[in-house]
Amino acid sequence: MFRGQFIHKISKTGRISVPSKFRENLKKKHKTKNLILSTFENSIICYPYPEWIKLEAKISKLPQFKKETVEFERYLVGNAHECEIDNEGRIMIPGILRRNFKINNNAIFIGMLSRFEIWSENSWNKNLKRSFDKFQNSREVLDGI
Amino acid sequence: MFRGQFIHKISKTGRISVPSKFRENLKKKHKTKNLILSTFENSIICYPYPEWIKLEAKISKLPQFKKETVEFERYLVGNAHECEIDNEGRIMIPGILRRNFKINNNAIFIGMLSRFEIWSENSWNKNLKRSFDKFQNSREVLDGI
DNA sequence: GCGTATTTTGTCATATTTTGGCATAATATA
DNA sequence: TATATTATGCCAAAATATGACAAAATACGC
Repeated sequence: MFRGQFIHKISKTGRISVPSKFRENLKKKHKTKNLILSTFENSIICYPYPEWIKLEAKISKLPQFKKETVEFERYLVGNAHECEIDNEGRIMIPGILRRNFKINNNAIFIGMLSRFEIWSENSWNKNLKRSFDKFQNSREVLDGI
Repeated sequence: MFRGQFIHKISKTGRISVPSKFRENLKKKHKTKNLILSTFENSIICYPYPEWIKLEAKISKLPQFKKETVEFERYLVGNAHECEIDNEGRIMIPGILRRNFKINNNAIFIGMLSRFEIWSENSWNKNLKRSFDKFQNSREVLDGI
């Protein structure tokens, strides 16, 4: 499972090292070095390649011409980029994603169990303030489950 | 059960020894040397690994793209770090948590039955004042017990 | 109290992870 | 085709984490 938060530096050429804990999970659990990066809310969402394939299978079963489905596909699938982890444990985030999310210097990795997200430091901090309180409240949900 | 309050020193490299009473409970009751540290209000919350896994199992059944689920995962899982107790009885608190909670020198361990918390000395002292009053009000909740 | 056992803390060496730099390769652009 | 841009491979420095050992502090039994 992907968990935790890591802050890493991105190089001028757009490379960034994937947290070693995440790499370990990719290797052990998903047996892959490949990721699919796409866009989700204000962050780059990263799926282990095999998980992505499963997701695609699910999506393709959705009603093909329904408005919501089409938009969802356009958004998630239309922005998907495959990338491989190199020998130093890094990936290269495609320029277009870097520009869209204004990731220049520091990036925040957020573990989300089956997948993880990459945020620019800026928007993470903004997001944090807005949602932290909300979260603290919604945490009572935990008692229910 | 985790009970009581302990104050321990944190090393320059971020290691701190888990109170031996807590270690004993982890061993006897939970049969584990592993903890998950996450965030809760102004403190680091520590779950025995097996307990955390139960929680995760529940979370991962929730719908993946639903707003509440995502936010929930982002904060609870996104702050969760696994760590193992070493031969000296210490854990290493990841830098990012240390920074977020400004834990530099002394840390306070607070037993909370099924889990425990780690506070920076500073925020513990601040919290203490506030929470005493609150407790006086909230104690009615306990009437049911 | 004193001596012993346990727990906590400090230190150092080693290993791993992350970052930076540079040269070359591939791709796009004019 | 030439040139600029972007991507990749490789090496090494810097930062961080881990393991092992021992000193200091604390708790415990007598």
